[in-house]
Amino acid sequence: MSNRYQSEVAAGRPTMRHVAALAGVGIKTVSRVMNDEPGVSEATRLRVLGASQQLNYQLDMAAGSLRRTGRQTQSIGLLLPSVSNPFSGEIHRALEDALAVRGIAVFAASLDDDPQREKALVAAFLGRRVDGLVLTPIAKSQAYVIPEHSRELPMVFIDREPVGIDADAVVTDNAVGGAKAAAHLLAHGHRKLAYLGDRVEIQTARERRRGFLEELAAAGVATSAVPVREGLHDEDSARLAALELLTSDDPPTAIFSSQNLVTFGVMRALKELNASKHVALVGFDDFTLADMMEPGITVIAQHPERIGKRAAERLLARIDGDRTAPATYVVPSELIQRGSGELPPA
Amino acid sequence: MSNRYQSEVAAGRPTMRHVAALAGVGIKTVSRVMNDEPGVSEATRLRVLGASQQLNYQLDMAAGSLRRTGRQTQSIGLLLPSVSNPFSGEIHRALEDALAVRGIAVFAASLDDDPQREKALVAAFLGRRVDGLVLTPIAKSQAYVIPEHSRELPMVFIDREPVGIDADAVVTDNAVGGAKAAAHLLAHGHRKLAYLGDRVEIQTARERRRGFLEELAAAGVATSAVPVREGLHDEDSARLAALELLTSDDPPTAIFSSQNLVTFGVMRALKELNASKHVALVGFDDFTLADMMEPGITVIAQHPERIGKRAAERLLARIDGDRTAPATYVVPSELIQRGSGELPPA
DNA sequence: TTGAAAGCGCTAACAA
DNA sequence: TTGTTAGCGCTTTCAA
Repeated sequence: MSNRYQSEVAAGRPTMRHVAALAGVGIKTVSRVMNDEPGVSEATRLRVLGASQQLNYQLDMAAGSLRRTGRQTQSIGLLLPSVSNPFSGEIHRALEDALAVRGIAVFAASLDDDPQREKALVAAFLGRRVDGLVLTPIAKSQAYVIPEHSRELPMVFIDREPVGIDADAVVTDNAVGGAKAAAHLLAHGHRKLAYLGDRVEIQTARERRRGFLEELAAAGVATSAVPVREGLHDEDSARLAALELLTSDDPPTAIFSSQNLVTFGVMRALKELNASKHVALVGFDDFTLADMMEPGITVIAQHPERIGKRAAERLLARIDGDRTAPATYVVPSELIQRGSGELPPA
Repeated sequence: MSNRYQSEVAAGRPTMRHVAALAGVGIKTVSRVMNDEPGVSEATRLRVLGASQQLNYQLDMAAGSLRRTGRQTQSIGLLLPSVSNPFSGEIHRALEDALAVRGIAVFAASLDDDPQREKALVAAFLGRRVDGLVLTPIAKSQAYVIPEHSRELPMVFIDREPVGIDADAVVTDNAVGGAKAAAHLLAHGHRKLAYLGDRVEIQTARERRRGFLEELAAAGVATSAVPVREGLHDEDSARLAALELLTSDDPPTAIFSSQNLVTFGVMRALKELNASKHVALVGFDDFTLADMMEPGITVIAQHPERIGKRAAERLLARIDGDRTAPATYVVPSELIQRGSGELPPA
């Protein structure tokens, strides 16, 4: 006997049939036990459990959901700019925590600013029959998922609002954050400000700039005279842009940088020019050790963990059948003063 | 006609049968086209493709792999300390890049130092019939996966070697890294050194300490006199331990910290005591902006992207049938000099 | 309380 | 080149 079971183990993965045979019951009884369904006597249940442990049996979720009404796979797809980006990591973590309690696993993938990848990865997730999708859109339009959306595949967009489709979204109040930065610098006496930002194609970058400039305009600053440097997508291009600005005839007394890497570039430029304590800086996005810099870096912080949590709530609600109209949820940004944003004009 | 197609779309997900009916072919022909199998005339192929696009058909991978020989799901499970940890993020990203070219998707999950979670998450992945597993072990023993390992489920352990099972592993040369830190500080004239480290239960922390102390002993330093503070798992406990050490009667002139958060804590303590430029510091693990500190922080850098890449190579080799004996692959650490580690003794 | 039969969407094997 | 049948591992339905 024991030989036979061993050979079954070695032979490959045991199925319900093997467990049923060993326990001396029908396959449906095994199914009932494995799924904690009622209607099985305790004695039978124990026999089945024993057999299943002996064979090291594991229920095949995919095979089960094939026939099961609802056909849920208990997995969702998550599309991020990059899983190695700390901001994305926080969102991922918050989502995972909220979904884990329901036994939902997360497929995560990186977009790398490639619109083609966005479509390919969505297709890959759909082929795996995920129960829902959480995505950071980067393609010009998300109309390509309309068929799935009309089939009621739960879908939540994060960070940026989707274009060409009416779906749930969870975003930061980017324009408000930009305005907060402007108001803060104005309050500290600055009138010569500059904006350094990411590529204009990026919705969030545009919003941050808009908020910043509108606030300046409202305060009576001639925005046409405000230097705006865009298309900065890495530390070094930001550093060079900042150097050029700061060594010009009429340098700004305060800088607003629209994103993490841009902020780092500006910090490097300021350090090189020995101006860290003379030119004010407010950066969008918080980062580790920001308070350990000299001076500490004042930022408009986003709350990725709240974005992730909110997205998970929306997704679960949709999965549970919520059919109310799609909405955009805004997670407020927060000004964190650390020194660099409170420097007075030279 | 067009009404009928629309209603099919709205009714739910189309299957191969729907596509076959619309294209006027057999279901197996649709299968051939969707899987790019040969033996279909160009005309038929186009008809099928047309029908599939019209219905917005998507192949169901799970259903397919149920019958397909080999039964691969084209997905793997990745278990990390936390997906929000930047070090884990780098590993994740490298793995993803290597697996994406093969169309393999990644389930990622966070362990949070909970051995129970490790087992539960592995079970969740197995129930989804992943083609392989990449895991950072934290439970005392990984013997619980022996049944799967003997069923030849590809498995690669990263960061830490598994206990109780002979399987592939990819790790950093932790002891060598610790020794490098010691040698570097010794070379700069230090004789009064201290070690601040993570919890002793963590294998990597123990190895780093071992390498550090052995190198000191080899150089003739009495290691019994070297302060060793362990069990530091967050920034603040590390900060307090460093403060206590630095304000003692006989403070060290150099500190080796075994991990990122510990390094941050030490940096804070040094800053508070205004000793950043007087006490040498070498930290294990590189981090963003390390070069922007004052002074820059000298580190023993790990190469998460190389660990991830290596792990992916091993996993793919196993998936492709490699049955050679399991081995441990070592990714060398690297000393990066930035100033804090080159400070002379006071 | 239990189980036999049908079938989920697909691929393997084989036949036409 | 194309299609038919069986069956992957499971759940549903329905009968015992």
